[in-house]
Amino acid sequence: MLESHQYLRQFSIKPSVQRSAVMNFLLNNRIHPTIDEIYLALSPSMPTLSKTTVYNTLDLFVEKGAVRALAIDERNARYDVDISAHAHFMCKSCGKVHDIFNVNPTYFQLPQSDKFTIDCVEISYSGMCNTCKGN
Amino acid sequence: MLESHQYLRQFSIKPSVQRSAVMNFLLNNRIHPTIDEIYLALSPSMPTLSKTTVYNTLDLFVEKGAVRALAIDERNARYDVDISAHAHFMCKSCGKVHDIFNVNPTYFQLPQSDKFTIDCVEISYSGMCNTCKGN
DNA sequence: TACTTTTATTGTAATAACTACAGAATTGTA
DNA sequence: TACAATTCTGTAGTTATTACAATAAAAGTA
Repeated sequence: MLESHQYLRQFSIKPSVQRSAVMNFLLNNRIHPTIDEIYLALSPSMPTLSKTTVYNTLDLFVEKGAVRALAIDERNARYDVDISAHAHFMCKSCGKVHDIFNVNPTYFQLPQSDKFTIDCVEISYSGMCNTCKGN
Repeated sequence: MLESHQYLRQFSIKPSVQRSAVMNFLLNNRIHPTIDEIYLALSPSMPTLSKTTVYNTLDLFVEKGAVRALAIDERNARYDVDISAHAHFMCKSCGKVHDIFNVNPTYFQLPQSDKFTIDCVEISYSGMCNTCKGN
């Protein structure tokens, strides 16, 4: 828990019990969880936790740059505490999202444009994972 | 309208009045529209059109490979009739989605993996458009 | 410490995108 | 024409997300 406190402070986020718990979960569960998954995971040990707080907290984390919101899953937002340049893969069958690290780093360079100010890239792959394919 | 008939047949989609109207709209309005935008655009000239039909039609188009569903917009699904390899940009302020064609084609190559069967890429950029920036 | 101000959390109620499904309409075929 | 298959429609859910007011906690000040 102390770790997450310090981590939050690095991004100028005032650590509260709830924020630390959420950050701690993100740091120790690199599964690109949804709001619901975070809430369901923390709820047993924090019975008073509100789902609205989880929403607020993740919005704050994203705003402060501590966490990335992923658009790969059309159903619901997913959050990644790893803000380094890497891609993601989502299995169209089970919906799980995995990191893809063996992507050329140049792919994450932002293209030049005279119409837009581009400040963000997201590279998303999809298909089937071996578990769902049955081998 | 005849154009969209033939276009649909290329993807083995039986053309109906509704399907042709939707495809015609997509072919002539390259704005990556949402379901709602498509429905609102066609509704005046097709008063009996149901939004459910628009949902069903787009699902079918995607399934048959005639159209790509974009995940770039977390709020709602957007559809692109241009299935060639290209990226997208979404303005975080106005939410409009634009094509980005000057991206190295090699970026769209699918990475190898022994854990997943990858068959799809999506490269999404975001930031601010000049209109929203005020120049 | 006591009191005030600010900030964070909670819970409820509303919104909006999407899905399920059954009945109506249309199309295809004999 | 008669029947079967497909497509379309409308309603009634479900689910993710947001808005917002009330409560609680924390921080600031005397």
